[in-house]
Amino acid sequence: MSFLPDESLDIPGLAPPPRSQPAPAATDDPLLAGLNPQQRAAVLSRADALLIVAGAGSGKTSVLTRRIARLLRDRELWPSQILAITFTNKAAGEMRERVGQLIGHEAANGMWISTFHSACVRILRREAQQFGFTQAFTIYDSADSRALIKRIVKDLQADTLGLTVSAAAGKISRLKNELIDAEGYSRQLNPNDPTEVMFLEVFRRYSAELARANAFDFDDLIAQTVYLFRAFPQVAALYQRRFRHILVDEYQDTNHAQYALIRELTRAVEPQHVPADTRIETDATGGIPAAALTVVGDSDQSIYAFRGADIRNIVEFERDFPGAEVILLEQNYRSTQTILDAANAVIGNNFDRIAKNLFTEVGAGDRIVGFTGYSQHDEAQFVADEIQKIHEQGVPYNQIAVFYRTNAQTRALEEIFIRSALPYRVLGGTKFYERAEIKDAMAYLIAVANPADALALRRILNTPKRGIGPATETALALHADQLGGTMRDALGDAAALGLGPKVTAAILDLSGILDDATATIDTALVPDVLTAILERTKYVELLRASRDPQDEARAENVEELVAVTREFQRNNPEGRLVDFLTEVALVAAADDLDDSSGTVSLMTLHTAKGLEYDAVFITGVEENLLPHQMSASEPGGPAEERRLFYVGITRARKKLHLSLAMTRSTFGDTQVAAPSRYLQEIPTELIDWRDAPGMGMRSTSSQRSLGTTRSGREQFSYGTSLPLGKPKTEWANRVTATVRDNGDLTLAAGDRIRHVDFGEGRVTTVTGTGPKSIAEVQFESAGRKRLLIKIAPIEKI
DNA sequence: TAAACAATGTTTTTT
DNA sequence: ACATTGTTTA
Repeated sequence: MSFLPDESLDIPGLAPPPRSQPAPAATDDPLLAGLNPQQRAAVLSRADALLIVAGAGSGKTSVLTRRIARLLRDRELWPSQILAITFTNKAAGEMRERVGQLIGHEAANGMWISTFHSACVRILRREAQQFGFTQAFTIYDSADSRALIKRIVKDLQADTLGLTVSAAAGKISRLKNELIDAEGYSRQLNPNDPTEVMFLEVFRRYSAELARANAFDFDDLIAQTVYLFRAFPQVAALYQRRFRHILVDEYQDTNHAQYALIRELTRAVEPQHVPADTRIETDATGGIPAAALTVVGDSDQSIYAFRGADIRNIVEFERDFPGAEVILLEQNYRSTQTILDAANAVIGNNFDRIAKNLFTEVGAGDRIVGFTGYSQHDEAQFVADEIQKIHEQGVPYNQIAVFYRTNAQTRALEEIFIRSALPYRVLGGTKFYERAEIKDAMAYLIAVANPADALALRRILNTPKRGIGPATETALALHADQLGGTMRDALGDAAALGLGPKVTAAILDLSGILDDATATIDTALVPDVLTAILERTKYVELLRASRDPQDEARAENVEELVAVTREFQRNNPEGRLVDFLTEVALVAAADDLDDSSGTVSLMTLHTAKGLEYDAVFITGVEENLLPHQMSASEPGGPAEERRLFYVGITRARKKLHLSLAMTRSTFGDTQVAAPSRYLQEIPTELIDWRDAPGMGMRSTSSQRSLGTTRSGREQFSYGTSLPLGKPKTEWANRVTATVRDNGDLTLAAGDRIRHVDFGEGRVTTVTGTGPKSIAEVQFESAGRKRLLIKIAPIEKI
């Protein structure tokens, strides 16, 4: 998909397409086959505003795609008149695919199905020149925003007033999500509070710098589109005329700016903005009526209040859109009744919600498996062992997922998974693009695409080292101000600065490299632009020549980026540099999920939204983690954490595992962890608690071990088993840190070994070859384990 | 300029 | 505990 404005907006099909044939009778319409009455109603409704309250697993994607398919097949609309907003790019791709499967891919061509951010980028790229930006604007991610704010805070010495970078960044983001700009803030602040006045100055400068750099931050993408529509009604009218049916998924997680955007798009077009030759049906006054709106959501799954999502958007939908129809989908087609009972029980503890009870016809299924480990590594080992067991029962790895509250929890899981030779991948934590060398290379591309971007230019000014220090940088910035131009202009005019000949030559060299590359971007392939820059700057070459051993890996990462651009070009033959930069800026954690990869998926509970797996593990179900400590002080925090747990539970189709650890180390020291309050909310008969090895002595009290006594103080205790009855196999809160290398140790079935944690055991089978050979070992007390021979802490005895 | 050392923050979730 | 960032020193 191209973001460049080469696609005509005033499409020929502005009039409804002629109806070819009457729609099949509802009874034998294949698009309605297999739907329950509520789902059917949701597909068929022609209300101007429709709210589908879709409980978890209630087949909402199916309903949405069939609804779209029916609109298109029966020629009620052209594809280009449909705008569908999804939560991730991956969901957008799936929805497009499924509509295509239903009515043919050609018939579905031209729909806009994308995330809020992608849709806004597409609009902004087309309309940027209307308000002082160019089509090549940069999208600043949170790190970029922070970098810019950091410089401003430093310049203004705002930190002396206790204004930190993260506080300022968070506040700016929140204000933008509320559609409040710096001027709006100036009207509401307390002028006697110096910190607020200082913050206003930071906010002002930040906004000015963004505009000057021809850049939008994440929040701007939405907020500035709203601003554009409000300031330029004739521009808004273009889109209001074009989109006749708007669908929004995950409506419970929209923030105010997104809500406002939908309101703007679903405004009726005033007669003066209707062209004389329009073929859309006009009303009595000559205007065009508002587009139809379908929203889908579930307030029980609202988990993004922290980034401004406003649950009122869905709760007050009927008030916002009078005459709206509401359809409730409660039948679940995903999970077993046991899993749903647990989910219903947990979410039932949130008051102030519309009662909703998920049910299914598939039967009770297996009990939920609970496990309490001694440490996070013990817990991780349970997860690994259990996954292995489930896998042997025929569940493929890619149908298994492990969820956690915080990204930091991946560490213990990864350590154990590697040892157990379990194929896994971690979703999110987009580390690749956060690496310094990748950011450098990306900064070159951004500077080439958007010459106004001073932030990108500053980053590469002296990378690789070319003798352009902070003093020269300041001089260049100053010179840009004097010229009334951009920093890039100042670069080309470096001779006028009267600097030393060496520095001047270095600046002009860089200027030439960037200018030459900029000249090619409208036609050149993305990998060619990147390799040309890397060649001329000798970036990779210098890394390879470096004495720092880590630089070799950095060079490889940059080569990997080249491979990424090739991959992009293969998927988007028409894509240009700007398209590549857009795609990189807007990838979501769940987007790089590859269903065909035969691996277990690890992700945060937030990332898990909208996904489903045969077997789900929710780890770290402890107080201060789930609910997270930070949420306690926030209004609505614990309730939102409960919804998060609910989202996690309802991802599971057949098997659900809940696990926790008795101790967990954070920040270096180890603390005793208490079971989450949410565990008590699940009826005990639904959970099959499995104790860690050595916990047998207190098995009678295993339910009590869940902790919290009714009455206060002594909130929780593991009895005496924790300090006293420590079994030999207990895991310390530290896994042997150093990466072991057993060299070419070879084992065969029948060999006896000793393992640091599991004790003695006998090898039953060996699979794989070389460094990847895996031994299956029957331990005397710890059970059966799979070990990666090369790195396992074992010795032959 | 680089290396050595100290200080600091990180762990809430993300487009 | 660990990694990144800033500061001092050679």
